[in-house]
Amino acid sequence: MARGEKADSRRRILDTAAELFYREGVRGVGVDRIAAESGVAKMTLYYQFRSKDELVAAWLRRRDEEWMSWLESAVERRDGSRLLAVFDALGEWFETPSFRGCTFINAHAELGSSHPAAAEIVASHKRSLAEYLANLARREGVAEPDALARELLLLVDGAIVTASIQGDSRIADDARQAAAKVIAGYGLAAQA
Amino acid sequence: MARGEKADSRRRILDTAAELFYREGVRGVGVDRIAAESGVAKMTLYYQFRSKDELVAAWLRRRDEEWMSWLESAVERRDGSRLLAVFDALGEWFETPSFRGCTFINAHAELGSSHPAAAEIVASHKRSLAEYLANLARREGVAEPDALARELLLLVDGAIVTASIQGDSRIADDARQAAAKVIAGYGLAAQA
DNA sequence: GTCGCGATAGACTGATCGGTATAGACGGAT
DNA sequence: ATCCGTCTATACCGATCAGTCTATCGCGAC
Repeated sequence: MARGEKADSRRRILDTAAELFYREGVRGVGVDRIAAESGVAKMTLYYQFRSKDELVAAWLRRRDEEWMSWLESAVERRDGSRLLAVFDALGEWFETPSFRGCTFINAHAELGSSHPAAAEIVASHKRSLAEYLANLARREGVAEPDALARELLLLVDGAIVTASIQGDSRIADDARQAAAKVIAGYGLAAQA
Repeated sequence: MARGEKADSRRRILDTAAELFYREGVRGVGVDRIAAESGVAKMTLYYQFRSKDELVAAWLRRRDEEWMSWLESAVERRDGSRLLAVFDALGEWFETPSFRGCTFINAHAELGSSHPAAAEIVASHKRSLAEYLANLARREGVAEPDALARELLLLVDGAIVTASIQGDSRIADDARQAAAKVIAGYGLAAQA
């Protein structure tokens, strides 16, 4: 490994942890297993991360960036109302075979206050999402973008949770229709 | 213990398990601790329940009945739109100090498919809630009660999750306002 | 009075948990 | 040539996990 080079093992550990934590929960996956499935010695994991908690935090931070980027590009890729496009993007996501809900909602549900750093990353992620929705609303000329964003966030999170529990990706359509009515209530005609 | 009498220890175990599972997660609480904090011998727990999984299922089943009854009575207690009263009830719940989100969403997030019986109870609970909302909508003369109920369910679950993550009970007001717009979109003027 | 049911205490299993200790191997930079 | 950062293997730690076993006790029903 060259001097200034970032360790490849760190990325591999994070990749493995991301998949396992998402699929089976943080407490459902031990560090031994993450190391083994990463093809890495356990000591390497503890060389790259001080503790399992720190690995969890690093995983959530990376997932935040990754998911927000995915949403932004999925929305920009579409025509019509950007706000409604959010729900079309969700619908695609829900159809992914590995879909198992929102990483952050799930982590918060599982860990609660037992992992304060994780709780803060989760809250920060949801603030980012609300801010993103508010920016979309501003772009569409809504008078109260923050209020609309808060209400749409409820539909987004509700849809993710419900799609995961019911295993039905059509929930995204319900959310989209509800969103259209909420947007209309803010004086903006839905244009798609 | 009289012959036909239900065991009191069973209830105490369920009470303790309910509090600990909700507060710290299913995998965050061991059976030894549940037995100890119930003031019951570990063997008594395994006399009353075949396994931890069965205890988890019994807890979720009881919580389903308990929570639905709470919601129904909290809604009936209010004036004005019953559908909007749901969100007032949620707002009260969110202010409870021990509030930590929805038992069922949390259990599903933590356990996923590793506990199929739990997953079914969770899905069934959400179906009951949707059905209850549909009945309220029918009572208020909405033309498409099931569609409205599905959309309101997204707001309910979104509000619960968001209130838990942000630790802000005012989320219930946002959900209530969004609900009013969704209801209005179904041709019913909000009357409270 | 005795039978059976609910419950008791406490020791025990094998597995897994997060995390540590030790000591060495490899390769690039100086 | 040597040093350092990365990574390796392996063994180990005490704690906790879910679950089992044994042996006994209190008490109400009959």
